[in-house]
Amino acid sequence: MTKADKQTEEKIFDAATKIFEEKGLAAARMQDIANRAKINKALLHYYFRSKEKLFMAVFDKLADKIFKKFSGIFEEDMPFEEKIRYFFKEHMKFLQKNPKLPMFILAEVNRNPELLDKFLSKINISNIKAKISDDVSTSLPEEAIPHLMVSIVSLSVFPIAAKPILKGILQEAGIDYNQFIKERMEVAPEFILSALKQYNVESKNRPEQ
Amino acid sequence: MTKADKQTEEKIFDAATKIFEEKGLAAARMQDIANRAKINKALLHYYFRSKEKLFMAVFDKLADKIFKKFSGIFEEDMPFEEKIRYFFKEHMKFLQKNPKLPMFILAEVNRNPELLDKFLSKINISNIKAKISDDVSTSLPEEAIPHLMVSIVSLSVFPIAAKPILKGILQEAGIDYNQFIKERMEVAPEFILSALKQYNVESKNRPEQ
DNA sequence: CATATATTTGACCAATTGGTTAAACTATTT
DNA sequence: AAATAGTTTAACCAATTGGTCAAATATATG
Repeated sequence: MTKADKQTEEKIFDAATKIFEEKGLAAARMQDIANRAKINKALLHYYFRSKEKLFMAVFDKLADKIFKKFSGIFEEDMPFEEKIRYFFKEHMKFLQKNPKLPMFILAEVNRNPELLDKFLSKINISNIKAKISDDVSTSLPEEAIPHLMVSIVSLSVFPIAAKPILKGILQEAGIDYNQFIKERMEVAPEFILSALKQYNVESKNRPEQ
Repeated sequence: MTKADKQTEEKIFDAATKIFEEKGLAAARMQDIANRAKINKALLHYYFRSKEKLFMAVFDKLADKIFKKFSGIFEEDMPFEEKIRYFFKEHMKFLQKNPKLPMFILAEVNRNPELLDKFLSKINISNIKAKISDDVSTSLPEEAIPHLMVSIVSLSVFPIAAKPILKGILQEAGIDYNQFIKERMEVAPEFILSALKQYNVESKNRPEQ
């Protein structure tokens, strides 16, 4: 593997990433990828034997990317409230830089169940759950934790995944999408924390529940 | 247009809906649709001249369907808290019956910006916003309403749109997806209401904000 | 019943698409 | 500098796919 080799492989991989993210596996054209990488189509098959192999390489890398960022944040050593705020800030900043990423993963997994296994093998949910569990065990019952986690992910991922639609709707209301997302990085964690605080208050008022 | 005609057109339309929802425009095959409808492929083109026309007809109907259900709920005449609970129950019950619907709309709009206009023309956001505004204007500042709306949609739509992934993750934790969603119909609205109540408490303590 | 009209089909076509191959070119090794 | 191995290309191929067409069949109409 020479220097030129690495460059070419990277050029191809980057081009493939862009095209696959944009169009998805089925609509992506090998020729388009070749054009974007400014190389011959046959060279694609020289480096990555088939469209599927190339796609798998891209999917693998992107799945890794999104999850590394995602889980890493919860590893941080800070108080829970701060962690929630930090998570939304970091995670959404990351997603804003890679706005096509969530939809790509969701759509492709939706259409090809085999990818699910590949994706799940990368993530270690119980680890994250344990981390959160430690943080909130005094204030939240064990069964509520998965719901909290899903709420956190929903509130952070959905507004990015649905970007085109949301952007269109906000436009009609005279609101700038990017500004809205920026606000969201602050609003969403406060929303979560408010809900949890309320839960605390209620459970303290009615400890028998 | 005879009786047989209607039946055939419907058969084709239903088959197309299933295939498009499952695979998306690019991966859907006219032959598969014909097979599913148990008719000849040429007959597809007799009723719907091209793949794109057929797709547009399906997309149109589905976009209509999801939005009719969505907005209709907020028209109901009941107190705000009840409305939120009613919304999650009805909307998520509907989505559970049509689990592929959200991803279909999101993915296709994502890939073809032209569809956005078609979709937006169907919805009347300001109408819904006005309804919510009436309900919460005393307790929530105007600027917070779009965020509340996005939170509501995120919490209800995302867990359905991400069904395959979420199902896989829950499975690893020994939780049944359908049971989880059922819980979510109750948990999510309480989550929202708790967050809002907290907001009220805070704004009453600090009315100068 | 015969004619016109609408529906359905099998056979076919042109274009697209993923993939191959052999030859040309470049860099490395001896 | 000759041989070897790695890289890139143009030309080509087979399969798939959306779409067409003329003939056949069913249905309605006079």
